[in-house]
Amino acid sequence: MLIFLTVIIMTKNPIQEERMKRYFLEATKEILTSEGISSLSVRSVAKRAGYSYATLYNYFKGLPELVSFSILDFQKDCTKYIQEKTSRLESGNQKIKSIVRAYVDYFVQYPSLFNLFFIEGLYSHKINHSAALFLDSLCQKEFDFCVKNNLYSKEQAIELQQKNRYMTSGILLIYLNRSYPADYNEFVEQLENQLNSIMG
Amino acid sequence: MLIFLTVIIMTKNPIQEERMKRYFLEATKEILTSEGISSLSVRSVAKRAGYSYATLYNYFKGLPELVSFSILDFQKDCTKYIQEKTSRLESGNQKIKSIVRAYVDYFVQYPSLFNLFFIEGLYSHKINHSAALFLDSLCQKEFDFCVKNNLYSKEQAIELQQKNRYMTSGILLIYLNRSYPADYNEFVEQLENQLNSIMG
DNA sequence: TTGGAATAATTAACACTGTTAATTATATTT
DNA sequence: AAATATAATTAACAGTGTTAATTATTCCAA
Repeated sequence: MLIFLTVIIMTKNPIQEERMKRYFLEATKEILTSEGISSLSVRSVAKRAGYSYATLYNYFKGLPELVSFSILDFQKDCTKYIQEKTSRLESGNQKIKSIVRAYVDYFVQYPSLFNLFFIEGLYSHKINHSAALFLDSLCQKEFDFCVKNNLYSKEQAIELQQKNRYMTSGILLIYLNRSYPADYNEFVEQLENQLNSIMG
Repeated sequence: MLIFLTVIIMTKNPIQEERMKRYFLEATKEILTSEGISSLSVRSVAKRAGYSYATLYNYFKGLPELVSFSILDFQKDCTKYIQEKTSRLESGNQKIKSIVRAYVDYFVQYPSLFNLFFIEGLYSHKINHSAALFLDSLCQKEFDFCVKNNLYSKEQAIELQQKNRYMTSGILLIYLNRSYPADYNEFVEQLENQLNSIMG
């Protein structure tokens, strides 16, 4: 005989539940942007949220889920940041370059987020599978515009998107993790160099 | 008054010491290539080496140091692997492409090593700072050859090296960590595409 | 060969992690 | 106000890294 026991976490008040989740989520985001993931623990999050460590488990399955939701949130923040920086630019090649620049800026500003986004680590669920092509999604509209206006063909667009994707991931990976180039100005120079080479 | 106390680990027998270090190092490498870094702990390494966990501290400062030495060792293995695959090719553009292919092959074969090499994580000392430009060092001789034989200018060589470096890091990062492209053949196709676009 | 000193390896212990069960506190409803 | 449902906390366990105290081993001189 098999007995299936399903325990459903049922909070009677969904508004309060959302509030509580927010508290823990914001605490997580704060720790991730300031101290980094090495300082992240169930206990450190709960402490910053003002609750006991066990309380966290009433709202999240554990740290990985919390980190996953944080990433989704950071993606929204990043998207907003980029839009503020580029929304008034007119569509076309140059705007794509500006989007990439703003994208890079964001991770330079919050260095610890890059690994969070791209490394399949202990942390992070499988929810954020879209993160792989996060930059792609940010540029998609602009590429569509360029194709529609015959700036380049559909095949060329895909080609350019690939180049941008891999170049950007690579230069950020090496700059943020291996401190190369050592100088920020040199880093920007190389980025511009690569961007111009790809996008013209 | 300041008192400086320096405790030097002094083994009387340097041959035996080297042997012991090898045992722990090989155990570490085995775990890293098979189970991955999430299975790596002082206790798991020591157990596989056939010693108690505390014994490890007589030969290494801790896990980070052990991981750093492992990386240096893997770099040698990788270099050897690439040389075996490319040494008989004649110098020039096509050989550089083959070196990059072999380099990528190595990390596809040992996926868990990529993050180890490139992520400034909890693990790994600062010893392997050269890892940032590991691919560069593997290609350096060939680029020098190409410049010397006027295949392209010194500036062009640097440009090509940059493109290779960032493209390769990026495509590996996204394929190994985010499983994009999902299909291996598609991955190889994109790599060839990029390689041809850069190196001709 | 046999004590005693030097060296190496082990166990014990501590402060951290994540996670769950048992318990206490708080809200809600009758 | 009492009974019940819900939420938050403390206690406890197994797993980390790391160090100190203890045991085992090796080496050398008497």
